[in-house]
Amino acid sequence: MARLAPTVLEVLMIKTRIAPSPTGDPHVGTIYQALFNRVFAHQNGGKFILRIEDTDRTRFNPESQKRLLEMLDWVGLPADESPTAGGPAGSYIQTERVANHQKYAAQMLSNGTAYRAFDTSAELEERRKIAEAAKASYRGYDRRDRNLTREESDARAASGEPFVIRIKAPLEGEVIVQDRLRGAVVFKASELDDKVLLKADGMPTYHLAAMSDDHDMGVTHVIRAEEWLTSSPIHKLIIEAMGWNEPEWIHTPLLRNPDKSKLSKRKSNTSVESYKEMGITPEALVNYLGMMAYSMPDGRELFGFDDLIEHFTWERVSLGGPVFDLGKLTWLNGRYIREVLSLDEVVSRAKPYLEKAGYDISDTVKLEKVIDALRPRFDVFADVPEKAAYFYRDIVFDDKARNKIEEGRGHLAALLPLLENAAWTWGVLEPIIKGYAESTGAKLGAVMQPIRAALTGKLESPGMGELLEALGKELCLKRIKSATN
RNA sequence: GGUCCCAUCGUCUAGCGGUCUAGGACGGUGCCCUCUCAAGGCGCAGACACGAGUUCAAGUCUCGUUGGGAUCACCA
Repeated sequence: MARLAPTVLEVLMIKTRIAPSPTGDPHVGTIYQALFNRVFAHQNGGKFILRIEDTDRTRFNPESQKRLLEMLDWVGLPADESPTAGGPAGSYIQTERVANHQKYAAQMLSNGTAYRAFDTSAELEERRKIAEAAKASYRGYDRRDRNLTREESDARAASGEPFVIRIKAPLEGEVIVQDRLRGAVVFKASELDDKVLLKADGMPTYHLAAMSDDHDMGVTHVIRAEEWLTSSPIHKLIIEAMGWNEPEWIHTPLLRNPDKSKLSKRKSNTSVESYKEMGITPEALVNYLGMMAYSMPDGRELFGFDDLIEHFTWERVSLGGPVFDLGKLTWLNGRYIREVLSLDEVVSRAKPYLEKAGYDISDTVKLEKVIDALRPRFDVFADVPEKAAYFYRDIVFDDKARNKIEEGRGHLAALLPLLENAAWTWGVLEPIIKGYAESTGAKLGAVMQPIRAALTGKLESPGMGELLEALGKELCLKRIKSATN
């Protein structure tokens, strides 16, 4: 286990952390927090650490940690210290630190800032219900064991009676938490209750575990979601009870569902993996998250982690909880595809989706032409196979295309011999097609659209030049010919 | 319900007392470009929640109201 007292250097060094619990699918909210924490630590020459909070054994999911770490790597926000990266602060898995938590709980017990409570969960549940039935708002634990004598408490514990350890929160006065974003947040002591620090199974609760681990690991700035704000006074009390240095508190606004409630799996897509699967690029995801509650000083919307390192300040964080809008994320992703990523990058990121669809993309020259033609026409990579279908699969004609071929069959038949001897570049094909239209007095569209329909089975596609060249002479002639029958 | 947080277009936001008849972006809508569809360009519609103060002057400061959110577990 790590030394308990941080060195001078560590105290001076800014350390931030995220402390996710490995319970389910990697959540965008975790990535959002990682972004704040990593940006702030790194722009100050500090460290960003990740600690797995797995003290809830009932919800523990063994795959979860690995997947979370993978997603942080994927978005380019890996922790400097973590279970896999290691680091000087001891284990980065909370359950491996319970000896410390228990030791601290014992210290609080002996210095009088905590006490044993022998109520069972069932008893507490019942009292809670009674309070609700009486229409009295539940005021938290009734503190009935707070004044047990030391002797009685020790005796009952020694006799094997199960107990939890609770903090002795002050009965009067107030606890003031200085939040970097909101200033002084005042909590009346009378509103606080004696939260459990150590559960009956010997495991710490979040309150104790997070605060003591933060202390032991030298965390200087607790940057976490706003949902923690109301429990921050308890955290401050724990820190005071142990005589530790108080970190700076920064409670960031919560990502929201469209109905403004806290972003949830039920109402929104919170799975980072699913965004990856649908073909959102990690750069766009980070960029999008970066514009949630934050804006660049010059108003630009396209920016990355390095830009944040350069410009991020808490002063520019707005406090209203931003609604996570898939539409805007998708649009932003589209901008990365057509403005930020090189064609090579777009091609290589599109490949897996095409392969998965079973397309033969061994012709890399063709692939590049296809992707280039499609580039302004898709926002997420998962859409590529469908958009590229007629380049790699037999045509599926829709009704409108069928009709258009019917209308233009004469043109197609007349054009075919002109095309058969042509060199297959738009430079030579364009004059042929346009010349044909001109000489017959046909509107260009009346000629083009039947060709398009014959080539793609649709009435919408990339430009004729891109289409002809990407498809290649052989395929084009074959399709036009078959359309004339 | 108690406590705490928050409050500019539907959404993301700019705005840190006068430059705001409130700017940008997504989405919507119209036009242009054009072989279609996109992309792109140019327009349009669309917001300071309300009420008191403070001030010569308030979207910007204060208070209240209203509204939204979070939290009240031996979960994190």
